Amino acid sequence: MQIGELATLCGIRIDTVRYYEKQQLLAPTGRTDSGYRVYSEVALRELKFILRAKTLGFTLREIRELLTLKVDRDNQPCSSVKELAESKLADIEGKLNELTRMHHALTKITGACCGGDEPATDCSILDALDTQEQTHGVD
Amino acid sequence: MQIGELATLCGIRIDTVRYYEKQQLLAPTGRTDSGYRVYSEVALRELKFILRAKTLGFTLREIRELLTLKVDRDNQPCSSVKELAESKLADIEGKLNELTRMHHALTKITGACCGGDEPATDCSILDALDTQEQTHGVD
DNA sequence: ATTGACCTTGGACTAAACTCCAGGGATAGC
DNA sequence: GCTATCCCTGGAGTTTAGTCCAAGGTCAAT
Repeated sequence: MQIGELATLCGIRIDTVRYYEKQQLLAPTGRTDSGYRVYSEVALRELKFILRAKTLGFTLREIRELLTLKVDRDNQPCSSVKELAESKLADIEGKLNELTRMHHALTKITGACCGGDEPATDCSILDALDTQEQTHGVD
Repeated sequence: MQIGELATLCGIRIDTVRYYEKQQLLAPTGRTDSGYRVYSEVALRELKFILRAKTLGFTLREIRELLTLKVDRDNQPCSSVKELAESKLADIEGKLNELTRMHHALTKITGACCGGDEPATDCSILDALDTQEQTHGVD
C-alpha cells in the first residue's frame, strides 16, 4: 500500500508517517520505480504499535528502542538485549502499578458520585488514592 | 517548604514547578512576606501525582482535569464529574490492556533470550505481540 | 492531453513542555 | 556589612513531535 492508505488506516497524517521515517522508526518496505513509498502489512502493524506505545507515555526514542529489541538466539550476544528488555519491563510494571492505582481511585470517585456507599461527602482523586496501599516503588 | 526543596524532592527543576503553576496545575500553599512560594505536604503529593500521570501519557491538560475531578455529594451536580471520571476510566483501561500486552511480549523476549523454552530462534517485540490474542479494542 | 488525486523533497511553522537568562530582592553565616 | 545561596519576575530559547506549504513529478480516467 502507499503512504496515504497507511496513514488513513492509522488515523494520522501522511507527514507524520514521513516524520517517523526521518526519526528512524518506520522505514517503507520499498519504493516504486517513480519513488513512491510502499508499505507492507508488517509496516502497518509496526506503525500501529508505535501509536499505541505513544499513548502509553513512551517517547519516540523509547519506542525506537523497543522496536529494535530483537532476539536472535543463534547469533546475538543476548546480554544487552536482555538488559534493555528488563529495564523496559520495569518501566512497564511501574506504569501498570500507577494505572491500577488510578483506576481504583477513579472507580471510587464514580461510586461516591452516584449513590455509592462511601461515607465521604467530598472526594478528589488524591483523596481516593490515599486509601490505596501506598506500597508502590515510584517515589 | 520552599520551591527549591520541593523541586529537589521530586527530581525536577524549579522552573518546571513555576511552569506548572502558570498552567494552573499546582498552586503554592502560600507566600512568605517577601513573596517566596511556600508548599505543604499536600502540594508535594499533588506534584508527585502530576509527574506520575505524565509518565503514563497524560498531557498537562488531562492531568489538570484529573486533579479537579472532585465529588462533593452534598452540593454538586454529579453528572459532569461522573462523565469525566468514566471517560478517564475508559482511557485507563485501554492503557492497562496495551501495557499488559507489552508486558507479556517483553517477558517472552527475555525468556527467549536466555534459555527459555520457546522454539523461535528470532523474536522481536512485534513477533511476541503476535502470539497474544488480538482482541483489544484500540484499532 | 488534460484533469484530479495521488506522490516527492525541502524547509518553514506550530504547540506543548520545559529550560535558561537577566536583573534584582531576601536570608543566613561569618 | 559582605558573601553565598536562595528566591522573584519577565521574557527568550530549546526540544519534541508534529503540521503545513511550495514547487513539482506520477498515474488513472475521461
